[in-house]
Amino acid sequence: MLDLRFLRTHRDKVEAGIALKGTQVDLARFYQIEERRLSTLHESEQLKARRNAASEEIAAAKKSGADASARIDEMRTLGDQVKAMDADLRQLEEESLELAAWIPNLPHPSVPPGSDASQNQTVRTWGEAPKFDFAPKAHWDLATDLGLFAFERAPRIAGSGFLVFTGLGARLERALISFMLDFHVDRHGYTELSVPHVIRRACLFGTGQLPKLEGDMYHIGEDDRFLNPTAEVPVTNVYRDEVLEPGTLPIRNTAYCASYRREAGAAGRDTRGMVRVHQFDKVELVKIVAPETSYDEHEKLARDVADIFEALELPYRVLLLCSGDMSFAAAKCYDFEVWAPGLGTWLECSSCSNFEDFQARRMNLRWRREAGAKLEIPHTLNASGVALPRTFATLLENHQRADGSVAIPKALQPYLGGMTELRRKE
RNA sequence: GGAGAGGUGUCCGAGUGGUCGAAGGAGCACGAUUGGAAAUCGUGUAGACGUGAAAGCGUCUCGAGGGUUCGAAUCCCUCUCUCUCCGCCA
Repeated sequence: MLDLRFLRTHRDKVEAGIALKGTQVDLARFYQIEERRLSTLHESEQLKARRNAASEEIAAAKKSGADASARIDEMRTLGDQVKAMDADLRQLEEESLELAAWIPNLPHPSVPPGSDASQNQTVRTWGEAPKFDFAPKAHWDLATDLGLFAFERAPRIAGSGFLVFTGLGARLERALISFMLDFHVDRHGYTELSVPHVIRRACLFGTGQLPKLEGDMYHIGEDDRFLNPTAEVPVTNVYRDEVLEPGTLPIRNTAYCASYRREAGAAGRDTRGMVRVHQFDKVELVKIVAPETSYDEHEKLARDVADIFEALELPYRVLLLCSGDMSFAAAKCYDFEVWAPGLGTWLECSSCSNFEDFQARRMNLRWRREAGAKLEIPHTLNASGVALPRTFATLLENHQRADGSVAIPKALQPYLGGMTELRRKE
């Protein structure tokens, strides 16, 4: 959420930013409601000021035994007026907030304008696409040959779009999670958290998934909770409604968490393999930082993500998303795409965003810079560090060999008991 | 699922209708004291919104929302969250 006062006083900036993001928002109505809300607020406050003054007089009169009944009668009608006015005011406030909740974060000046993915900028590439003297296989064929999955059995449990890992496949998944967590904790200085997968509505509003993405999430109707759509939600919201004490920033947290997505409307797209699934593992990175440092921290965050791909020897490119391709809450975002030689395409394996104070304001997270200082709103950032199934897939596809075996990158070997390759057991 | 107890400021904690935005304490800041520190003493220390160049002024806020009342942290209703005990269960 943007600051209401900012919205009112910088209408031109807001309109320009929303246009850049390509979001449809009824701004005219918002401004109209705000105007009415403020004038009603003024009137109501004036009436209340009168009431408060009279109440004091009445209290004083009663104390000294004087008769205050005339004054009380007068206040009775004024009280009714106040009540009516406040009812109007509540309605206006509700409508104003409802509209404001749909106003997206505005793009940072360094973000290239654009309407869709075709206008994203490649800022950097790392590694070389491997050259094979054979036709590289897609990960689903490799996985099937190596016995890493039971593709055909998974739907029995949860329907299509879910994965069952088997044997070494399950172990590789676990190894990747441990490897990434250790890497971020030991080498990047993050603190590991383990968080709930079931999320309250307020938290999803806090990080900006609600109200927009309600239909994309699994909803537990009985309790009005949602299955975690991305670990960014629980890991960021652990601090909601808090005032962070001086000296606590920057906060850098990491967590493993499964992510659940209905991906409504996506049925039929990328149905093979593990590129698009309803449940996937992810290691998440979240930072909460002082506002003036957030763009430096954003670059460092991107570096932390890159280190994972490099350790796994996966060729990747970094995209600076254009204004129209960013999520609702983001002010600036890098996507990391890894080359998948079997599929012959790039796969998005991480997204690295700076939300500035947009999420923090929504979740009522504040910070005191130093003792006695005014409260400020810190900035929040997050990145996947990284998403597993696609990384798993590109790992297989990049490190495959002619005989169908897959080399395990050195960094991962300790997590697989020293194993250097995946090979089908005879 | 059943029964009960609670949600007050950065934190702890008092407060059952009228100068209560809220006692007291902790913490923190500043000052005194000290060679320096600890201890001690003194002073100060909420947030949101509105208005204003600013000082200030106004309104609101004691989990949330309604109600009663001239007036609610205090009374009533609903919701929500936390805790304890019992039941069930990994």
